Amino acid sequence: MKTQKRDAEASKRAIITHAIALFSEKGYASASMDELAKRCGLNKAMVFYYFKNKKGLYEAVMQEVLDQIQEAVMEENKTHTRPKDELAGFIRTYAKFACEHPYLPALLLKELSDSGAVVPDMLFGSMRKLFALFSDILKRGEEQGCFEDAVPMILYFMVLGTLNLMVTTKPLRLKAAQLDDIALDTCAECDIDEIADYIVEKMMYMLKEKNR
Amino acid sequence: MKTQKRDAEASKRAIITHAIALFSEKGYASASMDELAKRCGLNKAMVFYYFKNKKGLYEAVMQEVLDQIQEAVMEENKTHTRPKDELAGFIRTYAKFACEHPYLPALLLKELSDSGAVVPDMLFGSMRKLFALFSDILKRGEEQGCFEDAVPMILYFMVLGTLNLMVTTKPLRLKAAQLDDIALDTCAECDIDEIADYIVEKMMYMLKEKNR
Amino acid sequence: MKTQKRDAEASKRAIITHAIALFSEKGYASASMDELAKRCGLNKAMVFYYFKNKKGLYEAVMQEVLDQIQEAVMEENKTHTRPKDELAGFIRTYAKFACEHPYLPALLLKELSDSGAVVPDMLFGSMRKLFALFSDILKRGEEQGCFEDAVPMILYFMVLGTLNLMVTTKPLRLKAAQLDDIALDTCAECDIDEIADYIVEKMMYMLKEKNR
Amino acid sequence: MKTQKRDAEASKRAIITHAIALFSEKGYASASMDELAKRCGLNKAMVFYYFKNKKGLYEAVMQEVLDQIQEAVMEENKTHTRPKDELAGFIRTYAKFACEHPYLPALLLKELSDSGAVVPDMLFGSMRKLFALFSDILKRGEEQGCFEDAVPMILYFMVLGTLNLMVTTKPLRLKAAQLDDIALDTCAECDIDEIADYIVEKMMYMLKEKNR
DNA sequence: CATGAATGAGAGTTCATTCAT
DNA sequence: AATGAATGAACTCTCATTCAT
Repeated sequence: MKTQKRDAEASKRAIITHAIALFSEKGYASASMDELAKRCGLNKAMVFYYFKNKKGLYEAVMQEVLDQIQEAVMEENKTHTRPKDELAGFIRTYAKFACEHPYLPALLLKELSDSGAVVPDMLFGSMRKLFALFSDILKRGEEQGCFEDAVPMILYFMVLGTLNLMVTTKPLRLKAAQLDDIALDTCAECDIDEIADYIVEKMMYMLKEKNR
Repeated sequence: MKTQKRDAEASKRAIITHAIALFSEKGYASASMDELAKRCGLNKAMVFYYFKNKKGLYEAVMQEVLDQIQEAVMEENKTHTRPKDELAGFIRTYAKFACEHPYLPALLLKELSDSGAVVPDMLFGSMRKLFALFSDILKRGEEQGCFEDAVPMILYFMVLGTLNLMVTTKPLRLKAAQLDDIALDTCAECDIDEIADYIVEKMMYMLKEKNR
Repeated sequence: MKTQKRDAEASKRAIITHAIALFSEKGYASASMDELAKRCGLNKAMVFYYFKNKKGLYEAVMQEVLDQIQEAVMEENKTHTRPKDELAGFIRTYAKFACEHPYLPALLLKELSDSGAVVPDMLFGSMRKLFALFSDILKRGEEQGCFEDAVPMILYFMVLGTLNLMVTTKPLRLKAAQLDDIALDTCAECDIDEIADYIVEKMMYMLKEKNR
Repeated sequence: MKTQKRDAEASKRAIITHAIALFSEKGYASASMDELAKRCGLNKAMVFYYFKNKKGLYEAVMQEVLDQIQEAVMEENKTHTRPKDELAGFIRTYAKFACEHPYLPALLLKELSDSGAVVPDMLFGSMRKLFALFSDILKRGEEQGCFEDAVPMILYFMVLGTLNLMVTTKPLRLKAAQLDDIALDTCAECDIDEIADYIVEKMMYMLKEKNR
């Protein structure tokens, strides 16, 4: 006899998957382990069997999420060689991923707005790699003369900040578009690829001011 | 001379003031009214005496905070006439305010990352004015030929996103600077004015691509 | 200068009047002094100025209510001389009063169902007189041979119980009449005089079994 | 052998049992879930584990209580065939049950005096059956010529009103007997069977006025 | 006589977490 | 591996009551 209902790995995955959704919907504090268990169709105690506690689960969730985005970006990065293409790819890949997995921006903004109150150490480790890549692209770009005066940290947050906010505020902007007069364009209908393209274009201008 | 106790206005202000700090530290869900009362040196029931309930207090807090930033920006805006100066002023004023009142970025990012889960209606009203100004500056700039191809919504979030993240992640970045190797520059020591200047400069390049 | 706004007596009366309504609507425990003050248009502290505390107010309310019904019944009783007329008058007067002042049955049933948990001593004093009259009518009736085998306590509760329940359950019975099939007649439309007449008639049969 | 702790059924029963007592002592609003848990020897949270909330518990309590009295009356009713016996049996059974389970009158009077403020819907369903039986007995009695001019709703409340008040006021009447002069007989020592017999006798006279 | 501010105790309810099976 | 029962601490909110003016 193998397993009773589901094997351990499946249960663990179910928990992580639903936890990602729950945490990004409700935020850390408002996410209830009771509801999580219900969504998973598992007993509440199982959550504590597989993960030390709520914080432990949240860490696993963040790990998972950061790993996913990293892998997506890293993988895509391999297909380019020129820094300009790499930067464009970075932005477009992040945008696409964020749009398809909208929990990412929600979790990330919440976590960053607390300076990593819940999982500080992990943010270093996991976000570092992504930032390191971004930083490296810019540095190489500068060395090759295609970028100028790049401050990676600021530009990194410029990309992440813009994209994350555009994704998380989408429902808000849609609602605003309906209620509001037409005077203000909230980009309610823009799709994420257009937005990414716009950012890419602007970033290029930004970084090539002299050599035009 | 007024007394210190039994002063309604003083009590109400104390509650708002400490609530701003508490909510931005802990987020809405994790902020406890018990602790708030303790910080204020008031009885817990007073919070509910002056504000209908936790949500009502939070709304008052957001209102206050958004009013403050708006007024600061609007006021400063009057001192300029040319769109380019206005845009630079907007960015620098926001940056300065956010740095001096670091609760603003924290509250704003949290609220926006939930699409205004707690106070949706207010975000429209209060944030709209700021965005309307930003949008107007860009539009006039385009009319006068000093800006080109501006999409206000995206650029607005670019400014807010970058600045808010730079402010809220400051402690995180400082910590990273100490622990990490020196390979990655996290701008740990940059002060906000430099950051604002950098953003202003880059935005200008961004918006004047053709006419150089 | 006489008074500031209303004189003391008027305020006190307003409190009692609204308290009667409030207590009979919500019951003792659920009646809030805050709401009472609001209904009176007075400051909450005034309630405690005029009445020692909530219990004291409730006692005053019960006193008032019992005094009213007593006076109504006693007064009417004077117009009769024969025990049969007196009994009929008692029932009809109580019924009429209860119907016009529906707080009476509500308050009385609640208080009696607790064995006078809130105001035990007063119930003695105030209810005693009414019961004494009822008892006396029956005794004289027996002496004069028009009643037989009367147990005043039981008959007293029979009259009060029936009438009080018919008055307090009126809304319930109306609702039942609408929802229910027609099989069960809940007397939803009976008016209180018919009910009183019916009870009078039946009581008469009850008490004259032998001499027919 | 089952354990005593970790026995769901036992815990649930304990809660219901003590809740019946508590609600009938204090009424709905004044019954505290803290005290209930203490009386049960359980953690307060268990109450909410087994019952949705206070109201849900109260509904369960009323359901239980109404089911009990119904079953007792219905069961006894099967042993009779003639309407007169059925009516007598109804009254005596109700009386006996009310005396042995004195929470019933307390709960019932409180609930009825609010017109079912707390559990309106249930009162229909559950009380309806009892009233339907009572009503049916009278109707059949009239068809068979042993009762005349019966208005079931009024007579039903006459029976319930009298018995419930006699039961709930017992402590009050005992106290009155001690304090008061002897002039007024409060039936302090009457036992419930005598009272029931008296009511039965009187009801019979009431309903057979013509055919004597 | 009247008010608004203040308080402490307690209410119902939720929740992360652990225990026993 | 999995469950339901149990817990204690915390939470938001209400209320009767009192104080200072």
